[in-house]
Amino acid sequence: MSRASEHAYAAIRAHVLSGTVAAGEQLTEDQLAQITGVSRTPVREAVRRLEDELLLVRSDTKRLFVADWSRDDIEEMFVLRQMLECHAAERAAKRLSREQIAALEVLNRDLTAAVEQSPPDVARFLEANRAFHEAIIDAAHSPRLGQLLARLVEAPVVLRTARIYSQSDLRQSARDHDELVAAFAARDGDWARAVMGSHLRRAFHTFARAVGPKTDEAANDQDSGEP
Amino acid sequence: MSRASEHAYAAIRAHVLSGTVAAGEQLTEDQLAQITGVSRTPVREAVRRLEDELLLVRSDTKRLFVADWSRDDIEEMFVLRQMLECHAAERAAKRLSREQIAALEVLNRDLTAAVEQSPPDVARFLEANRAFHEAIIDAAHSPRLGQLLARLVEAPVVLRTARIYSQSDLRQSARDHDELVAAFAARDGDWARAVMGSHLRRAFHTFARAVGPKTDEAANDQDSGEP
DNA sequence: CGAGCGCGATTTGTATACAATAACCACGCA
DNA sequence: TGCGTGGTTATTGTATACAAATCGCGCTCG
Repeated sequence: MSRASEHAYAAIRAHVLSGTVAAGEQLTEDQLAQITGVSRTPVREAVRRLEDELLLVRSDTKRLFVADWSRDDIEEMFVLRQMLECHAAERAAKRLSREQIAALEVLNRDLTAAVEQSPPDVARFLEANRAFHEAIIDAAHSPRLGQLLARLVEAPVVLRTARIYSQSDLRQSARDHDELVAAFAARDGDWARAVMGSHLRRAFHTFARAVGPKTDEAANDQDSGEP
Repeated sequence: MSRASEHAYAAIRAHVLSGTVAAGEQLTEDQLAQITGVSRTPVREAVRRLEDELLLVRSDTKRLFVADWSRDDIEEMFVLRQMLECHAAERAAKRLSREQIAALEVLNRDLTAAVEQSPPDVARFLEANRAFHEAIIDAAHSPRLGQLLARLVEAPVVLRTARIYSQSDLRQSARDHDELVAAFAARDGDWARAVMGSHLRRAFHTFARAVGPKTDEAANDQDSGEP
């Protein structure tokens, strides 16, 4: 994507994730154009992408709002991500070269180092974690799978990127990654799939804990405002 | 989507699917604007959607081409679709109301009637088939799942919508749907998943047969033109 | 003869003006 | 008071002009 458009995308995304606008709040293209310093044309392109990633949503009359993720939304997202990423892990187990497996080890050493600092360096953890998962998805060698996962993975990492993680959460993640590397080294697709499954399901519960208790209600209407 | 934009989307899609432009051929936004009778702005929006659906692709330098689906692309797509749609069938089995199950029966009666004509009415079959699968996905009640599947399902149905199907293929599809309805009526998610799995895997082979033999080669470069 | 280079033509990207549509508010009427 | 209804403002959608990037081709120079 091109300069202005890409910039608008990053800026709007950062703006939304910074939390300076509340979930459910309306945004206008003009506003975003001013914030990003480009015209509405590239803003509209950026907004389309962010809609795709479900960070923004439109009302039935095309007005734009910051998306409001319920616990059920997050669970749904993690279920899909688990399904797809387990598949990716299984394929990756058959396809990763020795060099790629070594590279995963290096990535996870960095991740572990970030975790064992005190206090843990969460930003560095997140970046290493992202790179680790991305490497596996790339190795699965299924471009459409990668494309589908891109939408799912990006969204929630985002969701208030901060004090969700306890150090024990982070340590468990690092251990999961170690076990994944072991499964890859053994070329055991079933093992890799199983580890990835528990890894992501635990991640879901970490998020769910942060976002609040189970709702059992749908109640995720963005549009109708009646109480 | 808005009037011009929606029209451009439909027109470009039809244009590509009609086969009047060859796979791999370049398109320009101006061309498409002329064809569709709207300006480049809505054309660009439509093109974005079609890129998303993988009907169009961009070279590394942003030039636009008609996508060229290899057999491996089709297989990848069906594998993903199977994974997601089996999940949808399993969820649907737990959620479909008696009325919705009855509606599926009606849809499949229409599909069967289309199949049993001579010659079979393929267009009517395709439409009933689409509606049947869509109803299941809706009943799964997972909006993101629906969104992901939309991209996967649309693309290949498209791919030269015609003389791929023998009457026996069509009849088997109708029988699969009947069995799905039975699984739903029994509220048996495992059964539904299994039937959906074989249904889609068979569909893949029908497509694969039409598009040619297994390649074992990657060779799906859109950009580099050296022979 | 071939590899790099420059320049006109083509194509995509961005800004801006204007058109269409939807929300808002105030007013009048039952 | 409650509810339509008209006009006014805010917001999104489209067209168009222009800017930036890219391509293709012929040319020069080694």
